[in-house]
Amino acid sequence: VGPTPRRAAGGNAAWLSAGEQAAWGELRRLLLVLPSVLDARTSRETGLSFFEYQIMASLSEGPDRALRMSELAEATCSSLSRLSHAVGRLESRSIVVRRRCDGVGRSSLAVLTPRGYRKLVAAAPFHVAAVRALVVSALTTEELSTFAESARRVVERLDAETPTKP
Amino acid sequence: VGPTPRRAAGGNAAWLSAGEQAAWGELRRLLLVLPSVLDARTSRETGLSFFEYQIMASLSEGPDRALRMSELAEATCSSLSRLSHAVGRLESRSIVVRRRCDGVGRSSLAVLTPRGYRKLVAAAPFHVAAVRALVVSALTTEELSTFAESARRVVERLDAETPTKP
DNA sequence: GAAGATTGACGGGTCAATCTTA
DNA sequence: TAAGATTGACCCGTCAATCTTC
Repeated sequence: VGPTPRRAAGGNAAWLSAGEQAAWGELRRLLLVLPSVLDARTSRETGLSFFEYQIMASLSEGPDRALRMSELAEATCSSLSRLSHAVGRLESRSIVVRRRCDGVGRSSLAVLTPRGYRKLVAAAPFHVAAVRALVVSALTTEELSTFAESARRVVERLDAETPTKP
Repeated sequence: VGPTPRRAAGGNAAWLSAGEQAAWGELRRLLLVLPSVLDARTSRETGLSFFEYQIMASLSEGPDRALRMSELAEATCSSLSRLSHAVGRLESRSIVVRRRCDGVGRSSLAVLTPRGYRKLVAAAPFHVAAVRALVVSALTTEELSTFAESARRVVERLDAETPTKP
């Protein structure tokens, strides 16, 4: 990483320009605050965490309201391990059931139950309202779209910098 | 929240326009992926989580490399509880010490030790490099500044929507 | 009693190890 | 052996209760 420079500490402008540092500060605040506020609000209102809601919403879009665990992990941007724990909890609440995947024996299929679907329908307005109130309504349509495009570019970079197989 | 509409589930475009939904999808991915990648990378490289780094960097900028816990919570966007746990762990590693605050008896002061400062200096290049590689370098200067401005607006909205005292 | 801070229990995510099927 | 998935241990953040000082 090269020689250790003087005055490295403090988060000062050692290797980030003032503008870059300010920008990162704003983004850092967003990363820190938004997920927790969103999650606290929706959990309180609906009894479903934001992540659980994503799982259920993804399942509801799959054929027969079902997806393979690995597909679900992809859809929710989560690790298989995290997902497996979460689905286990949802299963104990009778919101989801797991079955062996027909034809592809080593896969397993997560299925949204009727009860789960009803819960999802009931929770949806709250989740959508939270996203609208906390994010969408803060920006104009054009700003939102530009913002999303930048987010996409950063995620793209993340994927490139995180080689699953180097 | 009004009547429960038909076709509420599935994350479809029920109450978010297609554009809004797409934008939220991108932002959601960013919120889900960036913190964990950033944290995993810096923890592995330096033995300090991103949050611990923020604590130490904030302290290094305070007078005598010290801040009151409530000031530090503000600087790191964290709850006092989370901070207290984290500082406790840093204290057990001799990176920080806590003292009663002179003059303001009920406050306590977190102080970065010389050892902590050396660790911070050693870790800084890695943290800055991660931010640069994963975020800053993905966008042009202008895009980054626009992005940050939008992030700031959303956080502003968050603060407004999260009344500490209604 | 309120502000600043701490504590402990609980819920949930990560990592590494493991199991199973191809 | 590799892919898909699960499990358990450990770490950390949240929430509510508590303690201390004003």
